Amino acid sequence: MDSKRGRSPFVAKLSHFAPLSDEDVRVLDGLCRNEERLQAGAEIAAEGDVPFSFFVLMRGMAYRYRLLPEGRRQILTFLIPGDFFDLDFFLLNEMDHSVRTIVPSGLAAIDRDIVIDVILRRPRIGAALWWSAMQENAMMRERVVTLGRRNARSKLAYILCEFVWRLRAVGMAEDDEIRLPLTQADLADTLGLTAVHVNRILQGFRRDQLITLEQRRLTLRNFEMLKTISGLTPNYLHLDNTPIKVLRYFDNLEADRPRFASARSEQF
Amino acid sequence: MDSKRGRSPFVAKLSHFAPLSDEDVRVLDGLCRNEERLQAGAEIAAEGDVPFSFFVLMRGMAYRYRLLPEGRRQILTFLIPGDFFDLDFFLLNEMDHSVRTIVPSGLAAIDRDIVIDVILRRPRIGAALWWSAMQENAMMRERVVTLGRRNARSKLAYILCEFVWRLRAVGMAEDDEIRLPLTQADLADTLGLTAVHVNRILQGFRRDQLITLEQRRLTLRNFEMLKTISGLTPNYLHLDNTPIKVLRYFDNLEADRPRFASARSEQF
DNA sequence: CGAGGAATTGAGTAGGTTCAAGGCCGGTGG
DNA sequence: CCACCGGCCTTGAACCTACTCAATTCCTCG
Repeated sequence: MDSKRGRSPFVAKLSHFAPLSDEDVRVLDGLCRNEERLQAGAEIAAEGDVPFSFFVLMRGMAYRYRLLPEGRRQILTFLIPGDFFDLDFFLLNEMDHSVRTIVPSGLAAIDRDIVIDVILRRPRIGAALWWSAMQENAMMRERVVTLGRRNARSKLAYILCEFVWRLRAVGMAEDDEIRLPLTQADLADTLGLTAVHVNRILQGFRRDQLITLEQRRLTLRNFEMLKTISGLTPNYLHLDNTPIKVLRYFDNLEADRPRFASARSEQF
Repeated sequence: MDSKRGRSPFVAKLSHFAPLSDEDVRVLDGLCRNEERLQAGAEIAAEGDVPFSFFVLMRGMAYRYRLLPEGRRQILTFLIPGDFFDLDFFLLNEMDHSVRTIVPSGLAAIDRDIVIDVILRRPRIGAALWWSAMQENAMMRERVVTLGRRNARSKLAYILCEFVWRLRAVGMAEDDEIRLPLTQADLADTLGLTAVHVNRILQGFRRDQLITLEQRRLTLRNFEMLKTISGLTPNYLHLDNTPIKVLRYFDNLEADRPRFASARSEQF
């Protein structure tokens, strides 16, 4: 298993948002049991598709992107192990972007009805999912700020730091070193730059002893300096400090809500 | 009242997402009864604040933004009548951005507990709020694409079209004409440009008979051409076609869930 | 009528792009 | 085991979009 303490990355991620009971963990692990393997570059969903399932990425890496006329591409977000997509989809008529794997990946598809059932019956899990979606919103806000008002150096410092933070959160970083299976063109399409310019900036980072990046392995040699260059608000990922009030809220939910005892509940 | 058919803009907006019963409408109107007036440029919330309430913008206009070192600013989104902010906030520890009015505005503050109560008791309203949050996510994705991969002309065409679409949806557009109380600097800080360059692009639009913009009134004289220039996917706002499955889902919720009969419910 | 913010215009500059060519590296097939 | 191939990285040079700085005019509002 890829993640720390032997837990699945999905559990690892959701645990950051709400304290899960052993039973919650059991349910989550049960949901992700049937893991589908995909090769690198496989299309998971395409713009225009009708979303049909809820997915959890268990292994590997994927990205959400939009293709523009003239062949331009904008990458929206990267999915790392433990990430799911997308709570949104299952209410939308039609995907407004596509999703594709970067490396060989494992994907757990969960039926929409089951997701709803779990959310209703296990408020802590629902809370964690909700919170996770909010964290994603916060990341999108940061992305907008970066694209709008930071230069190429800041953009790259930002994305590299973000990757390390995120992979740490699911136990997939060794200190300041991660596996980063992206091409410079991928980074460019994420940050609104060209591959050529990404290359030059990375050269600069290497010259300044800020990073090493070779064989798809990234090491931040000077995390502090990179953070400074990026201009990031340090806590933007909201990964820490679950507010007490949230827990109280969801405990209330558990208290108010009757236990369901339908036949369906037996599968958990 | 600002909006079509005499309904509050909040009701007008949520009606796009889920068919609301008369009782739902009554509840929503009740929530927004105490409307606080704010002058132009008033700070509603500041970065670092602990979010304390749920707000609905009833009149006027506001924007969410981040300030960067060296005095740069990135505007994240604009709030128009009917918009609320933020379902997210009430779970987060700390605001990661600020909110400020642009013109004199009316704001209805709703206690967090009441919001939760309403969501639990009136699933259609909960659904509409949820959906609305998803639409906002979709808008953020479009923003990222625009900032990352479109040039200044496309960016401006995009933001002008978006404003017209959004204001139409709450009945505040006359054909292709709207009130747009933004300075060129505001537009620049939204699109990752400078005010000077925004000015020049707008000059070009005027020369090409695409728009008129004076006295804070915008008219799109050639909507089709602007859409083409913007390169937007036409349906990205997801304002139409509530999928059947969504309604079914929330009807199930109503059926499963017991009616609450607490004292609190009397206030609706 | 005066003041301050906003819009406009010009000139020079810079950050990032475009185009093009060459080198590296890992994988594949003979 | 080697040669070839394709994708990716790297580098150079010219170019261009958008920025910066600065001055002027226009509006709006008190």
